Amino acid sequence: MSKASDLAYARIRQGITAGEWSPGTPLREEELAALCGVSRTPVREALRRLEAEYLVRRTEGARSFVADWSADDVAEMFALRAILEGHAAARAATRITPEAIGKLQALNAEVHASCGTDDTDRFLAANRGFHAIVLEAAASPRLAQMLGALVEQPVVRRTAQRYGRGEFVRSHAEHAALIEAFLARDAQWAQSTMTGHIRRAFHAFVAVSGSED
Amino acid sequence: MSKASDLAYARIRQGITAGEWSPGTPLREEELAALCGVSRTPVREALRRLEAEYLVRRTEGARSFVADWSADDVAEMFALRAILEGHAAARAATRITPEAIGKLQALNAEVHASCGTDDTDRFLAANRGFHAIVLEAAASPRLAQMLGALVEQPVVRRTAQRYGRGEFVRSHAEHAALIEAFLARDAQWAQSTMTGHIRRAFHAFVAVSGSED
DNA sequence: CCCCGCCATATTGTATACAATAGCGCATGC
DNA sequence: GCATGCGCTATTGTATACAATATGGCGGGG
Repeated sequence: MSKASDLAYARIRQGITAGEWSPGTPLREEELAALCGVSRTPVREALRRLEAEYLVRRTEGARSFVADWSADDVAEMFALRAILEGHAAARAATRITPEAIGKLQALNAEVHASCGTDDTDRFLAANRGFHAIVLEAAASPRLAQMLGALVEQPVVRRTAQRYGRGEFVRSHAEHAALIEAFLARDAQWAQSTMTGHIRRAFHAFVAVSGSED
Repeated sequence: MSKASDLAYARIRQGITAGEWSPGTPLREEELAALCGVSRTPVREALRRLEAEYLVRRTEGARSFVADWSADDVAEMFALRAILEGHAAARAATRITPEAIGKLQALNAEVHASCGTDDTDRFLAANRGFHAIVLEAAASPRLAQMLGALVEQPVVRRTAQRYGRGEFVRSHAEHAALIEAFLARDAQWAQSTMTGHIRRAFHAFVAVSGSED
């Protein structure tokens, strides 16, 4: 999209995902416009986009706030991710190219490297890249759009800071299994592995988020 | 949303879904604004919403057109519907109230009534209502939003005009089975039935759309 | 004859002014 | 003291003017 609109989108999104503004914070158009150095028009467009990604919530009276995810919201999100990413893995299994598998191996090596550190951002970046490659190999634009709106939620990022290295190791092993399934071109195996991966991540999240707030 | 924006959305959506403008038709903001009797601002918002529903397609240059669905697009849409509606049915099975089941029975009676006619619109309206109740019973707002953007595509509506009464009868029987599964509170049965229902509908669509255009 | 680049213009993007409306506090009456 | 209704104010919705940009045709060159 166009310059000002994209700028406002990126800036507001960053403010939300980086935790600059906590959930429930009101987002006034004029204030955001001043912050981004643009007029209200592109800010309004950005807010609509962010609302579609569940990062912004609007009241009946059309006021905007930083979205506040309940435990139920998170559970729903993981349930949908488990289904959709599982489907993506199944599709990818019969479509993925050797080059893409190479990228997966490289990204999973990066995940492995992060196992020796406590660098959560590094792990998350490699993990995100891995899932993005799988999604791309699934070759289903609407599926990609749906999942795009689901992942990368601030709640997940916040609690990820509490993951231990054990989480990194588990993810690495599951990713490796997925790569095996891809090499075998086994859709069912790939799907099961991915769905299990997401479900386990959900329970890791629950275990770690218990004492949040 | 607000008045002018909603009006523009409803009017443009109608123009697309009713087939007033065929796929590929350019949608100029000023022209639509004049047609709806509002300014370009609410028209722009309406176009963004319709784009999210895959009813409008935008070029790199940001011009808008009535979306043109390829056979692959339709196949992808049905694949996603089969998964997501199957999931919705599974969730609904353990959550649905007796009142909602009553509504399903009433709507399926309406489907049955349409079996004796060639009134496709009547069948489609009852069918749409039936699926909406299931989705509501699934109690998953994000799932509802995803499916909302997927169903009610003009291509489907167009080819539905060619469905024979056999299609109506099949749908009625499958809906009846789904109600049975709900009464038994059997999530797996409900999911299988719904997924099968959508997949069969897909093949009915393919069979009927072969000679289109 | 075809291809490429430039320019006119159609179309969208942004800013700003104004209108409508929702939220909120205060005063008033019970 | 509390509820309720009114009016002010903050905030969003809409219209319009202007800026930026893509598009398509036309002319020149290969």
